[in-house]
Amino acid sequence: MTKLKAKFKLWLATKDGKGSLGDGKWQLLKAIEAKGSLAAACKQLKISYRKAWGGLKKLEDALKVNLVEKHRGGNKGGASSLTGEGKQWVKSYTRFRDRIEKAMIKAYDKHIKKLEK
Amino acid sequence: MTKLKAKFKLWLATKDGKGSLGDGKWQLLKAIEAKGSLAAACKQLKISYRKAWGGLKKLEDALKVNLVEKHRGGNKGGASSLTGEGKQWVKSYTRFRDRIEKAMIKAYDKHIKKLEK
DNA sequence: TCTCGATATGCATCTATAAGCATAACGTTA
DNA sequence: TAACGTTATGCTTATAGATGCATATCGAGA
Repeated sequence: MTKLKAKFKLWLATKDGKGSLGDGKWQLLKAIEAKGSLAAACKQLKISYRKAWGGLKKLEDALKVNLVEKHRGGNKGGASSLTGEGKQWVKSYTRFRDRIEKAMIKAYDKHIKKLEK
Repeated sequence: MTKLKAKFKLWLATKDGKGSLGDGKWQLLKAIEAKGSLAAACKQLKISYRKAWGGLKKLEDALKVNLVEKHRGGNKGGASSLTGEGKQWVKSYTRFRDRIEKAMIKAYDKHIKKLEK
């Protein structure tokens, strides 16, 4: 019986500390892609629109990259979708994260498992 | 010029969520070993004694492991040192963490570096 | 041109965590 | 046996980040 579980948080931060891309925004970007709207993405992820919008803006400002194309107005009120760059970042971050998760599981088995009683 | 830096947080959590060993307590344990006292370790790490003591207690209770041998009284007021188990955990966690840090750097170079402009 | 729902943004409040304060208990040594 | 510095622990305060609220802006379609 294992008593412990290895956990991790991972993120990419700009050197000036003004923006970051971690699991939260990664999930957010994926949800925007799936739902076609920031508001719907927030509802799905159960995070506040306020926070999501603010974090996204900080990230794009700091990175000087357009990840999300946002439109307001229209009969549906507006819409959002990922830019080409946004999709590329999601793809790369996914692979990046996956690698590390796998490494963690392996390292856990190798170094920690034996300490559990 | 690289604009981003990959960062991570890593910890081992008991399944009931009642205790955890992460970089903070890892540093703390190492500092206790070096200094021979919890109070001195806290001063070195610039964290409050209150927090360190509480966290350590939670961890030991949850893990049901004695990591630190604590003595009070004596002309020097008291002292703390790592138990054999404590030293073993520090050693293993060091290796565990190191592995993941290396994996992260590698994964970063492979998947993220190219996205920086 | 009116409506509707999403984007956009400031501000006030809640909340979890850490820091800080106060104080007791302890035991070796001078 | 008195003193000192450390461990031990409750309680209050500070701080950061998230949440929630209010409100403005926008533009395609009815």
